Amino acid sequence: MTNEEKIFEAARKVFQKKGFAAARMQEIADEAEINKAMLHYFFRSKEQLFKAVFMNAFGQLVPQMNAIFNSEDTVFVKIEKFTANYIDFVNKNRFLPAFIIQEMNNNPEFVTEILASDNKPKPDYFSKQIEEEIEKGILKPIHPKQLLLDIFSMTVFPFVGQVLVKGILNISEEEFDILMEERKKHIAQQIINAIKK
Amino acid sequence: MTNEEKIFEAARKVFQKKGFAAARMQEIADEAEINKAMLHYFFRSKEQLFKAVFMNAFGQLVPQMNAIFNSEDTVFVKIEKFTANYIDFVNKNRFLPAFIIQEMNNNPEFVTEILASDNKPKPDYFSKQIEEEIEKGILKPIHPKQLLLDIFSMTVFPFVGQVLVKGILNISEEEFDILMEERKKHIAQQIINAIKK
DNA sequence: ATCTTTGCTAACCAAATGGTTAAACCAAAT
DNA sequence: ATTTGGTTTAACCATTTGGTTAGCAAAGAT
Repeated sequence: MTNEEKIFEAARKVFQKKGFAAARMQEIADEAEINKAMLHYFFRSKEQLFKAVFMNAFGQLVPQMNAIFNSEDTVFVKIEKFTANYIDFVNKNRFLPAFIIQEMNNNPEFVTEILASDNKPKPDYFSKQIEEEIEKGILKPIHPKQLLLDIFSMTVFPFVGQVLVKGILNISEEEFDILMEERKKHIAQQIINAIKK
Repeated sequence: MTNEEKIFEAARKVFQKKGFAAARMQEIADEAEINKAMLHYFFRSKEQLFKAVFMNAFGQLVPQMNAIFNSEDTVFVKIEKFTANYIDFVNKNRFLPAFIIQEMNNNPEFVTEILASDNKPKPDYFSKQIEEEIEKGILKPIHPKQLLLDIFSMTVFPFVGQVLVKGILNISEEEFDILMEERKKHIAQQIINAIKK
């Protein structure tokens, strides 16, 4: 691993744990075991280093989403695939969703920037497909945007609000893991139950 | 409004918008139009001022939740009341949920502290009630914790991930408002559809 | 062999930031 | 009128923080 990569990895770790404002360049340098001046040598500024990390994180999520949204599966199968897939992915990147949402709220201009790129979520085809299946009588009438929100909410939120959820439900790390494992099937089941005619 | 209250209000505004780390004492002072030294006079330190704000914010949510969880309504009615109520409340405090979750992730010790107080969420009765209604054949079998997660997720997430959601669904502030208004009934409908026998 | 580029380090710097202090102010109690 | 207590301000301080610089080292390029 090159020093630049080491720095990037360290930055990812620190930024995802602490957020932009609370992260310290020195801490990233220590984590990478590399002189602090090198961070600036490779990435110029804290902002640019952060942006590199953030865009990379976001970039990992999007293609995955689009692959499912734009496949040739039925709505039901897509929901099943998406929820299972996404929970698996996030389980391996626990800090990711909270990080993305936190920094997106603090830097709304990032949204504009991402949506300007070609690597953006494209849920249009999925929306259209939902409307088609409603007309065919496969699904109950439902606003596609609400359905999309339902799917996102149920999969993403438990991880974003992890600390809070563990506290309220009074469960340990291990119980949380089990709950999330169950959840892979549960979400699809619930949603499909709710919308199938 | 006393100066102490002015400071508190200003702190709430700034902390909820920027988070603890990015918030500046001077900015809070300016917002309150009060000398910066006064913040320390009344609240000693940034941490303590923040804590006052955070605990107050959290304290507003909890009683509302418990009132519904521990009422004598049926599960269905509780779900309807909770979702409608919560969305109304959050609409008036847009930054609250993201703020709470963000700072809770960054200060997990807050959770311990809150759960130690008497002002904590108590979902146990609601859980028991769910199990009873399952036995009575009113509800399909479902893990109460999953159902709780579903309810929370669907109501809270759209606000937490507001910026992201608007971006992905490609909607304006106004469309978002409409969507959330619809959502008050939509969520209960979806969940009840999914679990009623 | 020498020059040039790239990677790397230690020391340093200016600005920002949370926090303090000493003195002034002011209303109520004596 | 004087004292007393809390309130308010401007100036100040120590530390932290992102960022720079000048010089060194090594590896190609000429």
